Amino acid sequence: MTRTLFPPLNEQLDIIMRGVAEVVPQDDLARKIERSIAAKTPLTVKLGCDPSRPDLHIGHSVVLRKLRQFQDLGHQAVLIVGDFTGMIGDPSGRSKTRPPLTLEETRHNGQTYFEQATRILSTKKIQMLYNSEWLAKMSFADVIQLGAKYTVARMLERDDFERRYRAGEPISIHELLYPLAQAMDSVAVRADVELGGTDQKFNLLVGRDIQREYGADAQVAVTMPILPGTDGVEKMSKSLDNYIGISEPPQQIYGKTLSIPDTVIYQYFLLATDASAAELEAVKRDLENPAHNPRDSKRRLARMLVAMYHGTDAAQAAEKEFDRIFVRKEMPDELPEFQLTAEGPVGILRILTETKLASSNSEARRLIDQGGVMVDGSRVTEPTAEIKLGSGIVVKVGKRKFARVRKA
RNA sequence: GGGCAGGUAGCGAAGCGGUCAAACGCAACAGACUGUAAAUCUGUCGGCUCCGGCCUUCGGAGGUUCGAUUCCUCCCCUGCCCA
Repeated sequence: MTRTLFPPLNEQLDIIMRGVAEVVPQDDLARKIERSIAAKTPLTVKLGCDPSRPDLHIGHSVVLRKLRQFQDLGHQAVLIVGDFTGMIGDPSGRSKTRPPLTLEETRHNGQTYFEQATRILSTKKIQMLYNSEWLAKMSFADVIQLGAKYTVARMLERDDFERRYRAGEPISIHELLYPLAQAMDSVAVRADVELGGTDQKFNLLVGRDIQREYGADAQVAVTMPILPGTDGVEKMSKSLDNYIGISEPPQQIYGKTLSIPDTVIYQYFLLATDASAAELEAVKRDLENPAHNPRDSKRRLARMLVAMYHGTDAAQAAEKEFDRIFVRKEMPDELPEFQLTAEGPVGILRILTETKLASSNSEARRLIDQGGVMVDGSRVTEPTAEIKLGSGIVVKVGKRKFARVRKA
């Protein structure tokens, strides 16, 4: 069902403001919404996405979910794939100068991004654009003109630039151009609102200035808090390996969620789930109650997250599976299978390396020394052990890595 | 263009002629414990190994030395200061 009427201002604001870090400037948002209601015209809500890392995680979901809320209120979502900026290279990663992506790769990643993002976003009221469409067309003269509209001092106000500058870390010229390029995206799509994490605040504000320079109405910057990763400290990111991917299997999502520290449980509920205001209150109360076991809140959170991306059945199954493996220490339901060609018994080292349960013979030896290797439930103590495959064996490394091995 | 300081394992950071596969911290992995894949504690953490050792590494290429991560030369990269 499509809405023909936009909900009233207060109702919209209630939804939009939930969980946000900051809206700059707030009055403008109200004004724009009022205007949109009066003119029966949706707001254009822009979100930029980085095509170099096509795997979305719960951290990305925070801002995507906010965009979804705008969609549900009848507004127009515009996803901008930074294919052009991606071709130049990554601005923040300097030590590991990432090889610039080809146009083809960015297109491909953009497509992957879209597929994943639409697990959260509605496929209606959405538009996806590649910023090469307008950025690639800019001449050097255009770029100089654009550059003239902003000053180095203002650019260096950005936290991370300032920090890096002070720390004596290199900052390339093109990195200074990034916020401007992103701002041009806002000009190009006539964004009314741009969404981003709080780390994007500066970029979003530059967008306002540049839009005005080009005679457009300045966008409202809506920033969302950064979701901490499963370590509870750093921001969630793939490179820190503290992420929960939205395309990960239910078991992974469930287990990883249970590993977050108690201190961030509430934030996860607030930012990554659809918990209602009342539910949020309840969660908060529980967590403050010393008689309440935080684990219960966390299990609920884990179920909710799995359910969001895989459905409630999967959530139940994941919980059951988790209890089986980690609480009762039994075997998982399904495990990866490997086939080895072999006559007679096979050395345990070969089994471990071929199943990728260990990355080298040395590591395999180490694991055995440390008592971390089980075959069919009994501990392997000798690296020279020969295992009879028979009709198939189950190898377990550590607490949670399993493989079934059969004779090919 | 000149001066200075740097480039060490996944990251950060010691070492500055042999005792260095390289201190320490983080991350990671294993074990114990636990409400959890949390916290804590213990151990491991380049590759190969007949567990005695062997092999390949300290920006790159050469050189000096019995011997270099440590000294020299050239080159590449980064930061700061001066112009």
